[in-house]
Amino acid sequence: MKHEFRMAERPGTAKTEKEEPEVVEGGSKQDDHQHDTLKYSLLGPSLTKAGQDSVDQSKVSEIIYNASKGSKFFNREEVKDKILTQKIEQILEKKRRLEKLDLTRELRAADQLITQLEVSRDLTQYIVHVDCDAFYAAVEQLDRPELKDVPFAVGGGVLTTCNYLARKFGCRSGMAGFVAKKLCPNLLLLPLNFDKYTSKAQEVRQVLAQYDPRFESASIDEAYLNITEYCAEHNMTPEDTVQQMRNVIHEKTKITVSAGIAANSKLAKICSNMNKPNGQYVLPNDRNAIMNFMRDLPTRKVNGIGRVLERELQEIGIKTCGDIYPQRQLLVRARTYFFDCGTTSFLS
DNA sequence: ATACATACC
DNA sequence: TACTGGTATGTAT
Repeated sequence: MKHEFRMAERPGTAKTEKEEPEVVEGGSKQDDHQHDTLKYSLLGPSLTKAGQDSVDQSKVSEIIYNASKGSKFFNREEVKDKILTQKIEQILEKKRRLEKLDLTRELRAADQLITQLEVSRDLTQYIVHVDCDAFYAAVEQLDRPELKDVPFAVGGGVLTTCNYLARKFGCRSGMAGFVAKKLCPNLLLLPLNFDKYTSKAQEVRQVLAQYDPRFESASIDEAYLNITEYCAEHNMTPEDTVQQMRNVIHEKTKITVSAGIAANSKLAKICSNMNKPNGQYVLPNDRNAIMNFMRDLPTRKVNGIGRVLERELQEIGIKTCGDIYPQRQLLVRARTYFFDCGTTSFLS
């Protein structure tokens, strides 16, 4: 299970209170909360990526915190975290204010929006999101097979990616090289060879084109395909089609890829992460199945929801996508600050 | 119109 | 010692 690390579950409150018994205005608890949110933030943007399931994230965050304390980067993160904490206080205040009002109109508006979405729901297409596994690392390993058993990463000051052995130590893309070395002292750091990755990506794309000539590359190692036609023409299920495609990619390029299959690209993107590495996941084109899937899905898994939005949502009681529904009357007109539509415009 | 923040790889 | 660099998007002023 991912997301095992929870800020509130971290011990340490008592300790800080002992060290700072003189703190006024009840600050020490809040300071601890700040440390916790900061440490969580320091885990980085790729926290929910594959390969971290068995890693104790609170230990990792402790090491990252101590390794980077005092650095320019750290100080910037600390400031950002404080600003976000203030922003959240405003959000909570607005929420409390709005909850005292009659929000029948907003509830109806939200339900109307949902109805519109239901009407436009299209379950006729099979969309695939393909994602190469630890792409740069995999390409490097083709040239140096002996790397199979050593934890290594690709990148200079910052890891662009690392193999799954390194991930077991808590290493991740986006992490500073020296921090990664603290987590995994034997980590081997390789320089980037962009040309190699580009030409290998071309090989993968040649296979993809066989299944959907109009596929779209989302990055060097990611693509979206619509395999509806292919499945119909070959009388194959989406699952078999993608399994076959992944086999062919492996045969021709020696690269393993993961895939998600669903009714639209946003869902497919979420699904490609479910069985990483070298796996695939089918979300049936069935309303019930999709609803059940989304209900318990942590918001952070949705593309576009990162560290900041995840925390803002969590603080107003939304951890999973299913948590949104009971608060839809509050969220319906939300823009950045979820409740940042003045009371006046609400009542007019 | 411009600057800044967030997010993605 | 030391925390990418490029693009896209949305928000704030």
